[in-house]
Amino acid sequence: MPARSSTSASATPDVLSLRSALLGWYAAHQRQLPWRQDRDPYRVWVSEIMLQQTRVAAVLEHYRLFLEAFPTVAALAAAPEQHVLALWSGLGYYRRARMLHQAAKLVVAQFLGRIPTDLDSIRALPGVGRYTAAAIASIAYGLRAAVVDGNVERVLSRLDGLSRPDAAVWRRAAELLDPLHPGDWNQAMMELGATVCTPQNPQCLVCPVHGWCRAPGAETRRPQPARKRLQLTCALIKRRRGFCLVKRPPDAAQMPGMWELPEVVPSDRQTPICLVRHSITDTNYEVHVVSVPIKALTLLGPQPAWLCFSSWELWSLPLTGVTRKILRKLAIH
DNA sequence: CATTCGTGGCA
DNA sequence: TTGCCAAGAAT
Repeated sequence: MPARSSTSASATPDVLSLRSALLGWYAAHQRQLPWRQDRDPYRVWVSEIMLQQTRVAAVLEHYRLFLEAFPTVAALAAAPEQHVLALWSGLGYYRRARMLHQAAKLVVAQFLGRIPTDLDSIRALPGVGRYTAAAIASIAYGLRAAVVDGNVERVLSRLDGLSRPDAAVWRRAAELLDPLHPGDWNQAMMELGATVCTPQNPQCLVCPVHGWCRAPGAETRRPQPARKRLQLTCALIKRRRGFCLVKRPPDAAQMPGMWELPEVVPSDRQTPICLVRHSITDTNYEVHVVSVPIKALTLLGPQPAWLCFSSWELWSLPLTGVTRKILRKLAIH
């Protein structure tokens, strides 16, 4: 991939050399990631949805299994939602999976299974906002749309030595965008933010654009919401047919339709099995897992019908993250 | 426009 | 152990 930058008339020599420096660095140092194998719009799309607020390391395995199960838009559109959620299990932000599924059905129905090629139509897909639309358009189709994510915002604020309102950040990103390599430029900006221009301990000594930077390594901390702390007790109920799980109600605020261990009222008659710490958005949970004699079972609150699954069946369900963590810890496979 | 939605890894 | 996040979008 050439590290040339554009000779667009409006760009100053300074911007041209900045582009060249960053693109050259990206060509040499980019991570080899599965969604960079090609520019298949579907693969790019899935990766961008999975990467929303989620680290690369957490995405890799889910991405592999997801594309194995749903290699095309049509395959995804044809799948039952529970199957889609099962493959998303553990990634978090499950609404992303539902919207991706919904969007896939829409693409099949309205666009003959082809992901639209113009920015506005991409942006109109469920789950695709301003960032994701620009990412897909530039990476898959080479359209001149700049992205602004957390990385880009931090890189730009250090580069220019000032923080701007949102609208101005998008304008600045568009100004710097390399018109000849928009996809590589966008990914280079994000890659720099993710690996060099990090929030803490930025590696300014190896930064390819250090010479253009007004405020190298400037602090960019954001205020953090206070975490609540909650204890609860879940029951592992073993029966001949397997283990009992409950399905979260379809209208639940969090993780509707996903399966988990039933919550029970703590009591002395329960045998403690393990303790798991888990955080969900603004709450830190301490989950006590107990074994309960079936006769002494008292579920907490109105629990919908529960079902039993064999240990191998469990893992094809859309389990919540904490449930996966518990079952893994108890070596139930 | 402020809130809400998950999770795991690492300093 | 605890706190700090990470390639945002929808409402």
